[in-house]
Amino acid sequence: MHSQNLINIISDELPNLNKSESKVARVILADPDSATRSSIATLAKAAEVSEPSVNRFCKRFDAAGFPDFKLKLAKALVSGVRFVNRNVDPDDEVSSYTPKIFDGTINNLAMVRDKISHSRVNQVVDKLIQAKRIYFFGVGASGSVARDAENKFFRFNLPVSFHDDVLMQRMLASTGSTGDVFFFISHTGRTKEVVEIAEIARANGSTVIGLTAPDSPLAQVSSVTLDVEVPENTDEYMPMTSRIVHLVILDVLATGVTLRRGPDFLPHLEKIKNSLKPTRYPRTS
Amino acid sequence: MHSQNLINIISDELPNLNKSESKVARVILADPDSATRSSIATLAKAAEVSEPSVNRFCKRFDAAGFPDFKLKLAKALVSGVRFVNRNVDPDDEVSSYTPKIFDGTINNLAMVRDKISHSRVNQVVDKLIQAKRIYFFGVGASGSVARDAENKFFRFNLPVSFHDDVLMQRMLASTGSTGDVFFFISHTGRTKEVVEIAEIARANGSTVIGLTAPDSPLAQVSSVTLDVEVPENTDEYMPMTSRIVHLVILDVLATGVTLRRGPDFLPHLEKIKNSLKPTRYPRTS
DNA sequence: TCTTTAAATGTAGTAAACTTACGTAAATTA
DNA sequence: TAATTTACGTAAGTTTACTACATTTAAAGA
Repeated sequence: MHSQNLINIISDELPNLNKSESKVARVILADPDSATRSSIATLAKAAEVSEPSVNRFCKRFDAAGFPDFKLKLAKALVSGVRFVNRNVDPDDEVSSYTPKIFDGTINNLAMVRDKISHSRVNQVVDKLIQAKRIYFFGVGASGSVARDAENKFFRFNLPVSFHDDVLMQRMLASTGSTGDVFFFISHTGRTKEVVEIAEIARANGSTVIGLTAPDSPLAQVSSVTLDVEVPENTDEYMPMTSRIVHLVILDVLATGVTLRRGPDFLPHLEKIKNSLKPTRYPRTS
Repeated sequence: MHSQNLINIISDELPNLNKSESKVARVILADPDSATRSSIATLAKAAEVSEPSVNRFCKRFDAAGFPDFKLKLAKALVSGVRFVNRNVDPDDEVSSYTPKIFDGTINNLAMVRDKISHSRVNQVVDKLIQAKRIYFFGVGASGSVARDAENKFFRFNLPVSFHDDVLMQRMLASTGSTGDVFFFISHTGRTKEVVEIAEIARANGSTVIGLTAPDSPLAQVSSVTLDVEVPENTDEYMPMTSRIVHLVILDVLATGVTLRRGPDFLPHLEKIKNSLKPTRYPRTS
């Protein structure tokens, strides 16, 4: 609701508008696309009002002026076409469901990109840099994310490991201490076993980081939470995309750590990269 | 390709532009969002060119003029991508590198979405449905992708497994036969070990599917290839995004399989989903 | 290398578009 | 009905964008 489409906002406000304002509204709603292409004079004439009335109308809807309003209107028009929760239908062809799934993922990434707390990211980077040891924990689908995280973070010359076995996780959490970072990845943040393990880690003075849903039980026991609010899976056919968002956030964190390490660290990364060369067929082109 | 983003079009055209035109392009690409809010004079000054140069630039990209161009740019921005090819700088703040990494990923996804061959996707779905057994193979970062794939595909009541150990992979490939599907995931498609294993699998009559770079050695030995052309990692700080593209393609394939199975299959998926309920804290809100 | 021609870019002027200030009309309240 | 507020339009001022033309720069030919 919070990021309602401008067109909807206008039609919702229609009854609260003045006589001339509602004239303008009706003309715009009748053909919003052409409104984005017309000048204030054209629109004023079409609505049979004066130009300043159109201007006032725009300002009423939080635009700096007419051009700014047109911009916002244009944006509102696209968001409906591509990109908004287009569900997969049971009788979709490959050519229909393929872009839908890509767009769904892209959509979620864009949402999180705009919402993620930069200060939290910074806090987590701090914790990771100072960590004596880092454990990435996840079960089920999040296990793969944890594994990927290990693969990224071992490059930093830190003792890192990942675990998808809850018993291992429990044992490690209970032997952890101050300076250890336990990084929990969980879509729902409600898996009892995982929350318990996080509590154990926390009780032992370790730092607990939660990459999970806001306000979830896991988020509550974490020292720092990175909130990922991904819409519920309304559609049976639409895949879960939180894993992918999690991966990208881990990319962000890894980048943060690299940058903090400074340029002196780059040769080390280069060395790791080059170590793989002999395992590959060289490029011909 | 069908609905290429204006921002991508501009960055693609960059090498073909005149001196002053490319100045304009660079300023716009550096911060397209602010470009939509500036006047032609502001932009001209920022790019250190004259106003008509900006105007000519707009017309080159099929806009009626500057305002029309801004409109189109604004529309392009809604579809997610803000920063194209903007590398992470060593002195970037969290607030700079975070959106850059997200946008880099989004951009790659959008590219593959427009390029991926639907007929190939269909072919692969065919193979997966007919498979007697499916093996997902990957090493390193692709191992996590393979693990994730297993987690998705076991739901289809098929014998599925993933392996990130090359010796296991080699043994399994050599014991495979017609009807078995070996699904290889590889960013470069040039890892010798992996290519060899694919050759072994192929020699035994198994179906080999390659989710990898086009024209790579792995692609050449595969029965069907799903091409993922992700730009080279030019920047030390920019993370590798092919993994994520691979994951989304696997989502697409899983969706394809689900749809082929038809609506009778949904209760089975529902059952798996519900089986996790008792492991979770219920939602209060 | 110099000249000629074409292309690229900038200057200045003009028309259009947008905004602001102010005044009048309509509506509301006392 | 008068006073006061709100709604709306007129007109002037300001910004913005475009066009025609001049100048520079690059390319081609002699």
